Amino acid sequence: MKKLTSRQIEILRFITTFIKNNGYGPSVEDVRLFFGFKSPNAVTCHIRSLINKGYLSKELGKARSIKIKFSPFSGIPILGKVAAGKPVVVEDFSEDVLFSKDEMENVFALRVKGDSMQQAHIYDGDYVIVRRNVGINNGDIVAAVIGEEATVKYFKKIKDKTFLIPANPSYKPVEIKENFILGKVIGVYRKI
Amino acid sequence: MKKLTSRQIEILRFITTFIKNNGYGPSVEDVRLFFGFKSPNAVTCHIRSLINKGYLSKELGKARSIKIKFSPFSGIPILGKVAAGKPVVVEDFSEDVLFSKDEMENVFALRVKGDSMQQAHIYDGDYVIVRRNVGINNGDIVAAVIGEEATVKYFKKIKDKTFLIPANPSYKPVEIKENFILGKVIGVYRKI
DNA sequence: AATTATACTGTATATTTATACAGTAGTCAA
DNA sequence: TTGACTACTGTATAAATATACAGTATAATT
Repeated sequence: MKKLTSRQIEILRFITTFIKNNGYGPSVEDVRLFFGFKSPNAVTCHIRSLINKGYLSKELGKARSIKIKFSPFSGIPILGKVAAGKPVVVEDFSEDVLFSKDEMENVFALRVKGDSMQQAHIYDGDYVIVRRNVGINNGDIVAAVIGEEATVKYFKKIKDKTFLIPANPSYKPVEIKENFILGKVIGVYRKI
Repeated sequence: MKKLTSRQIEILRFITTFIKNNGYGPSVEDVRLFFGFKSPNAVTCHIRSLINKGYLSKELGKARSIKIKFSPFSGIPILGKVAAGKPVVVEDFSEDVLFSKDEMENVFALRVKGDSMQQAHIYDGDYVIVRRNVGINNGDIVAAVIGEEATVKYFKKIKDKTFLIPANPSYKPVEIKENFILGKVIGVYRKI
């Protein structure tokens, strides 16, 4: 990822938060007004730079068609450390985020039933976050279809046979066809 | 929430997936072309209905300024049951979703350190999803600032004193001032 | 039976919006 | 010291876009 100038960071931050606050993107004019530019071309050039560096994309001629490709400001901010007292504010550029657009591409959720994975800290009622079309290695946790139900198990391939292995030792491994695997489990979410 | 007609559901579904796929909203013309309407007014009327029923909002005169207020199609789809074999498709209207816009309002994440909540299945390295400005009751899990660090504990109020109680019995309850509470923990996420 | 809402066609138009082109001035690396 | 990149001003304009107004026909509600 190419480095941004401080001005470009400001522009990207504005666009990201504008979308977060309004649900749709800013027009060139919106950006111009915010920064006090006297020419719309100032905005156009900045957007072009951000596109060239891979942070944005845009459909030529279409209004408010900026799409965020990568932004350190989108997603749920992860507030690692907090200074004593309130309020908590997102700090700056390098801040990490959860559920960024990128991360959530080709992703769906499944509700977990049963206790076959509780040794892996996946419990009944949890949601597993599954990504499609991604490489799977031995030891990965996968979601797969067995019969009519979707289940979550460890993946293990021995020679040309594929097995699903529960974390709970009271259940037995199952052999399955590889094309019944829905995807790789990339996360677990539990509502409280 | 007012009921939608089947046509309105189709329109809402199109708008929602358009935003998901493109990162920005459709223009009236985009919707018109997709449905094959011969007049843009057909779209305008449908959008007006969806606004009146509380599913959308829009800035008058602004291009692509549709904002989704409530949509059963946004967020990460939860695929509960799966028919035998692939592929898995999101079914229909009543489908549930995770991380909808609504749900993620005023939300941030904190990385969990230590084992003080492992009895509540919150482990070292997990992310707690915290909502600000929401009512907190006894027994809720909250995120709070103690000294220079953020922690996650059970909330308990006895008379006019507020305590934070760890799930792990080897740690002791702490009394704190209520304004050091950052918010209510509404979920736990673990990357795998 | 009357009223309201749905679901459009058809036309017209104001304005929002993006973008091109021509410059200026400063910085920064080769 | 030349070229590339940044960071803008200033002007002009084609095109994208939303929306208003006038209708028609059907279904649902009261």
